Amino acid sequence: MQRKIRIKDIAEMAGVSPGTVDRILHNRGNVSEPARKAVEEVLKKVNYKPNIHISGMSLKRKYKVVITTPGVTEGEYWESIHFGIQHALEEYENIRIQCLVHTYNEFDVYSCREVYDQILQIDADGVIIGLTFKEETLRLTRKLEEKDIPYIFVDSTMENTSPLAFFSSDHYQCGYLMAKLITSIIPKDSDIGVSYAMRIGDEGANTSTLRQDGFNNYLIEKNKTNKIQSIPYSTMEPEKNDTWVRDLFHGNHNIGGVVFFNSRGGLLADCFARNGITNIPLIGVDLTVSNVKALKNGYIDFLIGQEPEHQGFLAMKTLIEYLVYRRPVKVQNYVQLDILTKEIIDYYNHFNYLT
Amino acid sequence: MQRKIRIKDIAEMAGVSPGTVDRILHNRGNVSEPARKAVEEVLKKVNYKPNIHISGMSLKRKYKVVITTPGVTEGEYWESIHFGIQHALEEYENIRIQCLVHTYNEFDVYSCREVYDQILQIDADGVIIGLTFKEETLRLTRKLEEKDIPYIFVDSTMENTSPLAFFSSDHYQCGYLMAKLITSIIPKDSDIGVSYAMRIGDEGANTSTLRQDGFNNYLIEKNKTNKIQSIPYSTMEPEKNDTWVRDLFHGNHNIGGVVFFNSRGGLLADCFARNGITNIPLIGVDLTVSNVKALKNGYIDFLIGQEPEHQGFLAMKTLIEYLVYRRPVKVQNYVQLDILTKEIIDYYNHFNYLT
DNA sequence: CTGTTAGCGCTTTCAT
DNA sequence: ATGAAAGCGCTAACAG
Repeated sequence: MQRKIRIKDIAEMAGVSPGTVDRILHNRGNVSEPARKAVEEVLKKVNYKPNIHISGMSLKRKYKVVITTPGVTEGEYWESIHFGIQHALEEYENIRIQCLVHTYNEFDVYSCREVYDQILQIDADGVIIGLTFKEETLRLTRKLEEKDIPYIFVDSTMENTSPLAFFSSDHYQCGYLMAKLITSIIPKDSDIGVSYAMRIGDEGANTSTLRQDGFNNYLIEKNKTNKIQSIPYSTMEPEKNDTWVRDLFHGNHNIGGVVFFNSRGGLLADCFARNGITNIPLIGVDLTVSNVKALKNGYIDFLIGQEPEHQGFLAMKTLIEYLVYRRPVKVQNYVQLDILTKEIIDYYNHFNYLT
Repeated sequence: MQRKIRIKDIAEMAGVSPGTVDRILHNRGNVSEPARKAVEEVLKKVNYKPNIHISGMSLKRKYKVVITTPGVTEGEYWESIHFGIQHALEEYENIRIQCLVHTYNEFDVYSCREVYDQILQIDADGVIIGLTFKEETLRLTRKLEEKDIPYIFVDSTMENTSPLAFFSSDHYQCGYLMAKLITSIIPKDSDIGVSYAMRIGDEGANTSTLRQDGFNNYLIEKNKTNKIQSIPYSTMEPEKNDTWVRDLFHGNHNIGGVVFFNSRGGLLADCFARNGITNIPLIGVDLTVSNVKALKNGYIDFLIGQEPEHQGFLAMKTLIEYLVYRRPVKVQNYVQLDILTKEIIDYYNHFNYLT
């Protein structure tokens, strides 16, 4: 284990000064072709790994980063993503990052448009995007590309865009997994209830739809013959849900278990609780506060987690390292899918972000 | 968000020099009582958080850390713990850590004694211990305490010791979880096979036993009436396993599923594979290379992971931060229990240690 | 016992 | 275009 190589070492090897090496490493220009050549030769030979914390100490330049996601509600999915972003900022406290958070109403495309227009006014160094509306986001990314502003997606990605990177779980696989789980715990011949969010102006290929696809394909691939029963629910008029659920479960039915593909589907668990339905296995996604509560109380049997804090953390970390060193970045990044139960939820995420 | 507070700021506020503040922060002595008082007053008011990477840069002192665990075999459990330790060393590259690895033969108490004796000769600044033999480890910890050398446990902890911290999963809960999983996927009235390692000189309360306890208690608590059938297996004479397994499964039997509590129990999966036994659900612990292979091939249905890399990482990280700043440390640290299936194994651990 | 100073690796400014 | 030098926050050696 030899001594770590420093800029000074590289400078000596290439016969130039440390200042020149630094200019090359950061593409700051003002370097003659022979000098650049010499240094790049050396760089090829040695494995130079700058220490970003030390860089940060002397780095005077400030970076402006824009975060745009659906509005953040306490205890819900997007809050975790923002926590992760904050954590990265703490870890990289030496780098001067000015962080501008612009959230939009995920149920209102006009709000999204408005927010995106604001963002385009900002002379940002990078943007982190949690998307909902495809058309609007496509337009945003086009404009960012024109201005050469790098952007990173969290939660999901989108075709026909060129993000610096994306951090997402594999939503299709999530649905596929949910199908496997539900079919392995319910009677072979029973029906499966699938809970649908009644949302206004829903998009075509959002995360829930991908999960739905994975779910359906599992059933087909494995020749499962369980009948699917749709269970609607409304976020807007929760009182309706009780009626629907009561009608479904208090009559004669053959439903062995229920799944939901949207983090708010956990509402169904409350519904079950209120109506004394305790023997129907329920599987869903996302560790929102209310879903976790239902998991602990036994109304949800399995929750699938998609590491939102980790996604946010990695997005910001990646952006920072790119901004400082402009090094190439891995584009496709899938995070873990975690299976949580009542028994292990208390240990989940205790340590991921120890400080 | 105000500017980060520095030693220089504290010095000015307390009317002393930065040198004095540093001496106090590191308990280096040579400080008068009034000076100490003044600085501690200021420290109480402001939230000073030194940057360990910058500290490391000027820290001339070297630390000597001893790692002792069972011998490391490629692709097995302890290798992951060592990977995690290495990762921490990379992240804290600025701190000069001399790392001495002393492994013992986990099947041979004499080897353990010998290694521990060697360790006691070293004038270490800290020790990370992965324990197998209780009596020997107790003796080791006593001596370390006499010499005021802090030690940290990974994988499991032990009563009547005073570690600086431990990083472990909750093994009891792991077994409890395994009982929940197996009983929810097998027919209600079927038997459960439990695979036992035939080890020589096994200890009383090792991790497998704790898992066994959790498993049994789940069955009792939930009034499960499944009969338990012991399935012996031998690491030493693997050819015997095939005979046992054939005898058990090719006759008439009522075994609905099998569990194993020791990371090497995955041998059973190979056994199943060789003998064409594909319809018996198998649940086990630890993501060793061979267990993961069996999971991917469908011979294991669920694997429980206990984040060994994370344990190692956190142990070393905690030790480093303690050595540098001597700040109090949280003692009890349980890591996650992860439920892995064929469907999600490919996404597991991809990102935990991104560099 | 305490303040001053040099230096860690890196960036930036300023002469040249 | 380039090297020399100062300075980021922190620690260590030294002079008093």
